[in-house]
Amino acid sequence: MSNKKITLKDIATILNISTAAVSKAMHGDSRISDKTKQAVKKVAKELNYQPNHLASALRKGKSNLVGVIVPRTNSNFFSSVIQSIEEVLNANGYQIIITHSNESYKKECSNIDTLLFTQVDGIIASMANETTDLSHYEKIKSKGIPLILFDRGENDLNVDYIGINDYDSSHLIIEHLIAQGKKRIAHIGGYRRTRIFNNRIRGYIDAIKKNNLPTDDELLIESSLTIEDGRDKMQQLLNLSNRPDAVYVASDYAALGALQVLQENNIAIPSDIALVGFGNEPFTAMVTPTLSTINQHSAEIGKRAAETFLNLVDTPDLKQSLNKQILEAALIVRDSSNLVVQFDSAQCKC
Amino acid sequence: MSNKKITLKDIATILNISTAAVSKAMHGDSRISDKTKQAVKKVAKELNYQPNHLASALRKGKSNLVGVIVPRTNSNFFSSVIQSIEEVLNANGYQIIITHSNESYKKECSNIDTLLFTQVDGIIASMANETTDLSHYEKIKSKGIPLILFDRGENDLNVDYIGINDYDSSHLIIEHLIAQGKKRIAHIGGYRRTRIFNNRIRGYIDAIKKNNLPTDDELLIESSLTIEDGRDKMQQLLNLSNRPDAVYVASDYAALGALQVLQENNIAIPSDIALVGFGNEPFTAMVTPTLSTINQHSAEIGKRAAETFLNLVDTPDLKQSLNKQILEAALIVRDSSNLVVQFDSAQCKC
DNA sequence: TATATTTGCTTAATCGATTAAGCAAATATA
DNA sequence: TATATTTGCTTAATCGATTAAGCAAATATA
Repeated sequence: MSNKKITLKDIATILNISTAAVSKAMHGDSRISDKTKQAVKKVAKELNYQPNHLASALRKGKSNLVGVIVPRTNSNFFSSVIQSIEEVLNANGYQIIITHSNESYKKECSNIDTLLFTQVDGIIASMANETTDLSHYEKIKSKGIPLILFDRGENDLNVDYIGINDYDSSHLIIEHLIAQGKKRIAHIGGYRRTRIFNNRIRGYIDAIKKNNLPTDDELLIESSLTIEDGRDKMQQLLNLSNRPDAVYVASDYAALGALQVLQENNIAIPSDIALVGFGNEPFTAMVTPTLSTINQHSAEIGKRAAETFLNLVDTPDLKQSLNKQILEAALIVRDSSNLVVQFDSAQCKC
Repeated sequence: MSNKKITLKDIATILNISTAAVSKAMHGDSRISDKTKQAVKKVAKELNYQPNHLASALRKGKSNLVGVIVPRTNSNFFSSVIQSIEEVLNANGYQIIITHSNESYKKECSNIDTLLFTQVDGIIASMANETTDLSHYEKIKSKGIPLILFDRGENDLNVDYIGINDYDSSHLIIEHLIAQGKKRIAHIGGYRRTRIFNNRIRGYIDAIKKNNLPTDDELLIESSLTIEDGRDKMQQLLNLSNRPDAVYVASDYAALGALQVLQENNIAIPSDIALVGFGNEPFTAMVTPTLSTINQHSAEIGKRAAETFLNLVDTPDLKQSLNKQILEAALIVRDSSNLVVQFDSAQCKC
């Protein structure tokens, strides 16, 4: 009984008017009398009517759904971006569908198929680590559906992009470490094929050269940037005959693994080896010692991604093009790289 | 040109057959000749045809979408449950739509509206901290849409539920702490109105009584269980004239806050005060000292929730009823509560 | 008073895919 | 050879909501 779904037709039958009139009354059409509007709304409420989204979306050719693809949901950066996207889009009548690729190329392809299948009006995505082939993204473009990339993007796709200045961020870190008196700085970076990690590597190399420090091949290592791989790569650096005195890791997760290895080997941080991560994940402020890192402005990135989408759907004549929005990131100096203030202020008894 | 969406009709026109035949050919209907099937599939591929999900879902009265509501996405427990749900459902032809309530009652209501609006075939949810009124969940039930709750559930709703044995988990913790020689054990618990937290509190009280330890009102504190509130409540315990010698916190996040306060006050863990959390969030193994906690079997919970849904849709005559599936949780003893082995094995040089 | 405009609806088509019903040709069976 | 069955499609209706087109009554304007 209450199980049966209520349709516009049910309301129309009760009021003895056409479904067209009911539909218009629900949408406040000016050509429907106030009397009818009120009657319709009253009955709709009584029957607990909820419009069938599938039917209206099919007819209107617009689903008011936006797909979001992130590599992982358990990173604070991505969940913060999502929250911010959702805020902006909800306020504009859109709902979001979240999918995650789990850093897998195959999963990313199936995510895109799912989202296209669900007839989303747009897709906001950050690419998986594994992704190099871009044909699945081209598919989105070819369907004329707005596509916006953030953080993990790709120049070749020629779509809107929002991210931070990775190249400059590397300079911030290297210059900070040099100011701490460090002279042999290693970099555990991401895969070069991913643009952001490539930029961080280029920034690292250029900053090292600019400051006339040695650019040593054994100091630059590519990594998948998981905790485990961070451990492995740190161990690899410790095995060098000429160890680094500072390590810049391109992800907080890998930096955490590196931190564990340093502690297990009783290496003083930051005096023997200083450590800097990337991303400002909440745990960086929780571990001992607290970890210096880069703040990526996740909320701002999400906000801009959503606004870019809204801009694209509202002006369909606007051609999709590579409109890069690059935010300046900020270095957060904590205990793992701070030689100037050696004591933890919270523990200071003075 | 390539922008226009391809429909069954386009394929039908090219092959000079009816759309009905095309539709059947795509679905492998036995009454369509192999010749036609192959021709249809060939053209569909050439045109890059993708079925319009809105149209088929509308016609079939089934969207093959399942809504998931979680309080937060940045907790490892929830993202692990989601991953597990997704695995099982994808294998059975369903896609999931993830929404998060951000622990807000209002947001949870709007999540449900969104999901019903999207015509999901079922909803798998874990309730927000704030939620006490259940009418929005009743709305799901009244529409005859399968509803499954996990972790944060509610007896009154009389729907399927998957969770762990919170009551017994408290016993595990208290008995472990007593075995460590602790005699004055405090509990920073969640809100009693949330069933799981109420069960943990009941378990705590009963285990204390069973072991003839003092049940002191000042040792039992309700909390929102955030990091910040964990800090506040730990400080409150430290301010007592008669401090506890162990603290059981109903969430890893709040336990982390408590840990910070203990360290800032130079209190030896676990000898002065032992600490146990709840949830086995990854960071519990990363902090110093590592945090004892309860493993909630997130993957198993997700798997069972998904299977319960599949069971419910496949047998529509099956009445929704409170079929509780309670898993036994496991205590993970780490440095924060382990007095027997005082040294960190990784640092041991013997 | 005669015409023009506005108001408040209805009718019918539509968005794409699916499916019950049915028909003609091909094949099988008696 | 006559009838029954199977094969391979087509026709037409349907899922609900929306919207262009249009019509009659009410109201405004000349």
